Amino acid sequence: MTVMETTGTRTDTCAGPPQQNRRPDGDDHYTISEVVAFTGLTAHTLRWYERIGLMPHIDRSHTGQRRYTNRDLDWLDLVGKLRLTGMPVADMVRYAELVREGDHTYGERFQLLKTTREDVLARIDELRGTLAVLDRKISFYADAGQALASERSR
Amino acid sequence: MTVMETTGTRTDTCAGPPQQNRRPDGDDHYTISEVVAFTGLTAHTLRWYERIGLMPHIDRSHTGQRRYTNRDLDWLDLVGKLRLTGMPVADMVRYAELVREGDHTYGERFQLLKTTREDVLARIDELRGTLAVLDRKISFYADAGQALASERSR
DNA sequence: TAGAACCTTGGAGTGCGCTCCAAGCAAGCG
DNA sequence: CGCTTGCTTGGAGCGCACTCCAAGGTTCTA
Repeated sequence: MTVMETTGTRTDTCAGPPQQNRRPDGDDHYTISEVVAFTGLTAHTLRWYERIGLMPHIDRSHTGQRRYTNRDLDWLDLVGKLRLTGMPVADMVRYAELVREGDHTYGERFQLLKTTREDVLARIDELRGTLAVLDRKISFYADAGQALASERSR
Repeated sequence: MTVMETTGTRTDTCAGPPQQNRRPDGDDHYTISEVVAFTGLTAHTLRWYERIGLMPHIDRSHTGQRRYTNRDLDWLDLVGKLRLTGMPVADMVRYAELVREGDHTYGERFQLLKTTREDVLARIDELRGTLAVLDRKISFYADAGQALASERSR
């Protein structure tokens, strides 16, 4: 007799490979602690994400407890990925707003994703530069270690 | 009549390509604002780095103003790279301490560098995963854009 | 039906990496 | 000489992304 509704407008669906341990759609009502187990986020963080508008409105049980759906988990997966890129939470909130505003924001969302993609490519490049520096330093230290070893063995 | 000393023990040198706009060694005494121009850091940040032990002791002019050397700039370059990896400042301070402690810390520095290298590889991998997600979403939005466009042209 | 485990809220607190402030000294210029 | 510009210090403040608290209601297991 409780929660059976789905949110309706599927306006940001392109899920990718299905996640492990999920219940089938229509039977997908997870408590906050289940979502904690899935995502590795804390319950505090999940509630905070909702407060700042980073999550859509989450279904509630008849007593007001949160019941997350598979769609919510998909969204959290995306948020997790974007977080890894260093995207500020405020930007993710902006993206969430665009999704809520409906289909006429497709263009803006598209731009935002493309910009983010460029940022990610740039970060990968930076990291490669850093890797080169580390490798130079590491081989320097390896050589120095060799020198000390042969020093010691003399 | 002022600052002409060099720090002595070259215990972490493996400079890589020489930087632009630098003065030759022995004539390398940069004011803090010159270093700001080189590094893009603020003077506040440079002084803060020194306070927390992330920098070696910086030479001073006869009136107590900081005079950075080429070696200091090299160190700041490394710090900048490490910062890009997301390494916490505290860990960089630890590395700086090891450098100050002398040659018997070679081994520990070597380990720290190798661990960092692994972290960087892992981060690059994460970013590649995110890139894949973004690309999927982007092509989804591109298709949706196409659909909307043909909708409009009908 | 008792008790443990879990959930709710608004608001306050934390840790990190800066970032800025006030008050004062020093150097160069007209 | 006064003025501007640049540097010094210790300590306070800030923005971000959580993280936690207190006080109370709910759900599950024995």
